[in-house]
Amino acid sequence: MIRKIDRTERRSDALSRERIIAAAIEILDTGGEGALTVRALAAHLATGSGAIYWHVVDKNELLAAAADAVIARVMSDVAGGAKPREAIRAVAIGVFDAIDAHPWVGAQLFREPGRPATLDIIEGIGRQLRVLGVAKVAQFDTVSALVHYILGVAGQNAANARLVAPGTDRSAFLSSVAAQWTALDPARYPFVRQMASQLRDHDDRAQFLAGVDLILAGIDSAR
Amino acid sequence: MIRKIDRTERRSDALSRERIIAAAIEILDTGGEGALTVRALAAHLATGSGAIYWHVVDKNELLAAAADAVIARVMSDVAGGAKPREAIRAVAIGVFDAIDAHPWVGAQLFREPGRPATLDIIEGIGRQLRVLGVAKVAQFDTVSALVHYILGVAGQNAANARLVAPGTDRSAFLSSVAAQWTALDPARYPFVRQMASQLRDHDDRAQFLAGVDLILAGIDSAR
DNA sequence: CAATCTATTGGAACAGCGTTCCATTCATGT
DNA sequence: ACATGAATGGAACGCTGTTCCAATAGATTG
Repeated sequence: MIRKIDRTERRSDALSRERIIAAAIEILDTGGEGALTVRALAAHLATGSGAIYWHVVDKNELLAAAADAVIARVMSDVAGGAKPREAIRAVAIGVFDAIDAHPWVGAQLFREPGRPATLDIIEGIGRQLRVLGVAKVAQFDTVSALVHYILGVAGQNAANARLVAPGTDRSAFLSSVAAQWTALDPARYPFVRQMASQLRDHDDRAQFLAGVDLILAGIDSAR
Repeated sequence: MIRKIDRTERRSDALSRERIIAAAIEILDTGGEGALTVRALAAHLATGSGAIYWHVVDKNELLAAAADAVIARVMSDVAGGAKPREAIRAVAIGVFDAIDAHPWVGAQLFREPGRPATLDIIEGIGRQLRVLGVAKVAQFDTVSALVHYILGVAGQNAANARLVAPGTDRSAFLSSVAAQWTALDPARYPFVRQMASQLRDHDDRAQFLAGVDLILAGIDSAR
């Protein structure tokens, strides 16, 4: 807690929690979740594992801190004072885009609820619900629905990102999934098969927003 | 593919993919996700790891198959021909309860999209949307919203289940989380702090259904 | 300036994991 | 009775997160 207060730093290349988190984010972004090992991190920082563990308690904590950092940046970016509906859409899209850019954040948000990242999202959306005039008794259920939806898409997107072979492009991937869907048993999966054609050229981001709008419409109709 | 066709089984205690999956489910239910190791599984089945890998390609595949088995049972249970709204609620609640009983399924559903388990859920809900009269162009977005919401709650519930120390009961856990929320900075988290009191004695299942109803209301208003 | 002392470092060592390998066993078809 | 190939079980491999600890660096003290 009182570390480093009024003390000139020891050397310019000194380790610090911040530098470690930044390095972790870089590795995660470059190589995905699997690439973040303590050894890789140590090599990246030109140090040993013991030095890292002096600044960071756990690999879990490190991942959580990295995700918190990414989400905190997003939430401060969208803080502007737009109309409540637009503000909610902005928060949602901000989280969506952040996870699109850093799929590991999606998996992490999921694994550890109740952390700053999740709280920031709840807060950002909840405030707007008050402005929107959602009844007090309904606010908790409503924010819960929106946040769970956002996190659901987040996690699923992250999982998909993990599935796509690094080389292949998006439309090739979608086509192959659509082909699989089409090959399903027509008796058992009539609906899924019918969706296959729409899957091929749908836009994840637009579909995500359509879901947000659907929930917002539900909120309106309940008022 | 043609294994074991018209062949008497070799011995009564023979291994099989099915027995391995059943044992895995038992271990997962008893000890949680962390308890399923290949060694533990081998010990449970009184065999070696090599024998297991003869029947199962991967630990991932094993987990996926276990989750598929649990979800398939749920989906066949709720297959009944109720009215579409009720059928959708039944599917949702079925998945919710299954994940409440087997938290590891929640995590797994999440990690590997496009597997039978997820397809079953999409199919089960999608069919009802057609019956409900959702416009063809909107069906994909709508089923996506519902499924992502369900999976979002699923994953989050699973994560929470992992957080609750095995001994503690639910209300004690909720109280402690509520206390943490109350202790947050009032300037930064006014909304979250206000939710704390509702958190303490809310019902996850009811809240989940409220979310489903919110989305259903959104669907209605768009028709 | 020399001595001391503590915060920090880097790498060796440990236990446990998923997976592979392979000599051995078993039930069958000839 | 023999040969064959499916099935077994356990040793071994490479990797992981984490702990431990002797060595160091830089501020503080005498």
